[in-house]
Amino acid sequence: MLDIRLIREKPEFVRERLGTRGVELVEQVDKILEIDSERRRLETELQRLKADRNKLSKQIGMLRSKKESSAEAEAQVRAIAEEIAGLSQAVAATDETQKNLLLCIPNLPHANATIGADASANPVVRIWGEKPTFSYQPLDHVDLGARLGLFDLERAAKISGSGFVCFTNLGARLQRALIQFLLDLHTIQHGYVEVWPPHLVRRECMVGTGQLPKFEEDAYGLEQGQTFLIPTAEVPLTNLHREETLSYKELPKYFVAHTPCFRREAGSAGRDTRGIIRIHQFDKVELVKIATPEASYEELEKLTADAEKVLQMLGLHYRVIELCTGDLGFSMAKTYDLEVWAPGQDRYLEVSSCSNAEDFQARRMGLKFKDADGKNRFCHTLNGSGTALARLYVALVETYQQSDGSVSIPQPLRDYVRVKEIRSP
RNA sequence: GGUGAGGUGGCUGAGCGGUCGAAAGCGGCGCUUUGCUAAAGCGUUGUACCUCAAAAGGGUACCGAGGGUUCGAAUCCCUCCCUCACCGCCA
Repeated sequence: MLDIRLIREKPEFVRERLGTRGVELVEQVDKILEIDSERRRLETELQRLKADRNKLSKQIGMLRSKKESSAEAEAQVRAIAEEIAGLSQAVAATDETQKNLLLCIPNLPHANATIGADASANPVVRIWGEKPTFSYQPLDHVDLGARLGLFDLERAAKISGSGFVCFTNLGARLQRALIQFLLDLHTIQHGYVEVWPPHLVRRECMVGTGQLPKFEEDAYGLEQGQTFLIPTAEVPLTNLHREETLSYKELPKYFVAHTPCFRREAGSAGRDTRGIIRIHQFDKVELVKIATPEASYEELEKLTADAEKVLQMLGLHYRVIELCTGDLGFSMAKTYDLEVWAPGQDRYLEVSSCSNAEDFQARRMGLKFKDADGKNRFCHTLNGSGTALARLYVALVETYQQSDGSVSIPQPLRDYVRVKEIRSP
């Protein structure tokens, strides 16, 4: 959520920044400003009436204690009370309207973000490693998985519908090994605190991180839309300290969690239908940081490096791209995507998105900290996948396939998988 | 799911429907005293919002949340949420 005072005081700046995401947002600013001044006008009037009422009520108390008549004052207050009732409704309604509008306005892109309309304008920041070469046509993970019995898409579809996967045998163990490897890396080497959060969260949490109210059709909701299956561990982790005021001394906080992620993929029907690249339930190891505004961009670089370390250790070729203003997620001011090379797909797959939301999420969830001067300020929140499992899985088996149809296991995973390679049974 | 108890400021903990944003204690901050530490004394100490060009000042709201009764609610009534205890059920 943007600071209404910023919009009020620097509307031109806000229009300009929002405009880099898309022009249709600019008019939202005018709408907000209009409602804001109306809201304040009504609120001031309401408060004046309440002050009168409070004054008179006190007088009544004093008159009564002196056993004098208070009938006249009581009649006055009764009249004021009616006005108050009417005005309060108007104030509440205007307030609600303003809040809903504000909740649907995306974050301002960072000042030096690359300006562009869509993903085609995203600059490549760096490239690590090289595309592996094969003396034969590399298979994709679906064929490899079928040969090696790693997962069963048909039966997953039978029990849950299309867009689900059922890992089996060593395929399931490989998934478990990856999770273990990732959690160990981020806790032991990178200093994140391991968390195993609930996978069902209240509506407020989804509003807090920005999935709601605007993107409800993407989420799986339960209990009359009051609780939701998490689309990412970013939601429970970032909301851990919602409505709290932390001390600057305890920042930054680092959290890592492995959870399943549930997504309807409402807007992506028909895309990436083959295999496990886009499925309704996938596992992910997520990194979340709560930081001071002063440190957040440095923390973003470190967080991105922590995620990259995964791909480096597994020896997977990848590139880092920066999202341009038109491609930036709703809540984010700056984002780096990590894209890993998948030889069987002959393309890069997004396995991590590392972002700084600045105070956008913190303002929505009331997450503050007391700074060294004792002032309360909003924290900055960051998150990044470290990494998504299903696509990492795809890149891994496609990269490490061998000419005989087996898949070798890279060194860092061997202690977890307990085999050097996976052969057909 | 049932029964009972309870949710008050940073913490502990009072609070007959009227001057209660809330006693008292602890903690925090400041000053004084003091050779240092300690102790004591005095003062101060919540958040959000509105108003004001700004500061000062003024105002509104907040005692788990939301409604209601009343001229007036921390205090009375209703609903919900959460915590604790016990019972039932259960992996």
